[in-house]
Amino acid sequence: MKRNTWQREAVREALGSNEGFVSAQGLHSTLRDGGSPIGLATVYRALADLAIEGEADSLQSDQGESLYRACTPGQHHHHLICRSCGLTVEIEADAVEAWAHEVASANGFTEASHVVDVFGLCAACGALAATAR
Amino acid sequence: MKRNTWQREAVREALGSNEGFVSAQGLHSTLRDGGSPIGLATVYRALADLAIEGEADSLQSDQGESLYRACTPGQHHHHLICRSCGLTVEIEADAVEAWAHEVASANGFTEASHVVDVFGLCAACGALAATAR
DNA sequence: GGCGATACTGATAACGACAATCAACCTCTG
DNA sequence: CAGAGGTTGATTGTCGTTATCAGTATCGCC
Repeated sequence: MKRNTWQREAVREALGSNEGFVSAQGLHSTLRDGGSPIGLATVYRALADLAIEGEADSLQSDQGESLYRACTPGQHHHHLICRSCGLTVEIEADAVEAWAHEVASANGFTEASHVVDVFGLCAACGALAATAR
Repeated sequence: MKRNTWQREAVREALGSNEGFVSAQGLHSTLRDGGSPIGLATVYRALADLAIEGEADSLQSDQGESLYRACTPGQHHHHLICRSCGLTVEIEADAVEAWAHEVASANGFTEASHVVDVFGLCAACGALAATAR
């Protein structure tokens, strides 16, 4: 049986009110700062559950940290992520989907999945970097 | 100054004689089993160096482990990786390169880089899975 | 509303991958 | 061949994540 607890709800809400990807530990301190006496282990569990249920996307930062973000459920999509501020735009890539399957089967591969994410500097951060230079 | 040591060479060779991606720790035990008294820290350093110099590609496994593989230097490419046996095929994707930059600039992003990897079952592993089923 | 079963929570310990340390060592140059 | 300094490696430290387990909260049922 699956139960609804305020902790799980708090994690879902904290995720939804965030623009970009967040680390589990970051989300935990955010919640703590917001007054919730939620435990770190619970945040990890809730995030893992949300990711499995398709309510959150996860990716690994270049330091190997797991980052999470709320996403529109039941829809396959990729991300355009600002390297500086973490701002994330969901992008669709039907052409890339097709290409991936094509390349896979051309090499005899089946059951193809893929990892496609684009990193860059968003307009704001790009301007900031230009002035700082 | 950069020096040539048999340790660094051993790591390079062990990488080259491998079909798929290997973990640092896995490579270390392989070398140890082969008789080299090489240290774990050295393997990590050598792999990091090779990755920076472009002689090796690295990616993160879904458990957050860093995996390495020898690659043709000075050439941007992506990978088609067998989920079961680790067999890896280097693939080129000019279309995807173009698409990535296009999507990025369409959203005001600059300095776009991207992560594109395709996972699947290679012909051999696919056949194996079919007979086992 | 009360009750019992049981899924959930959370402080902490354990774990695994990786980075830092530092004395001993080896490689290159002159 | 000798000196300088980059390199090594056993060990320790760090950090993110997971397992543990007793206590707690939630839900179905009466």
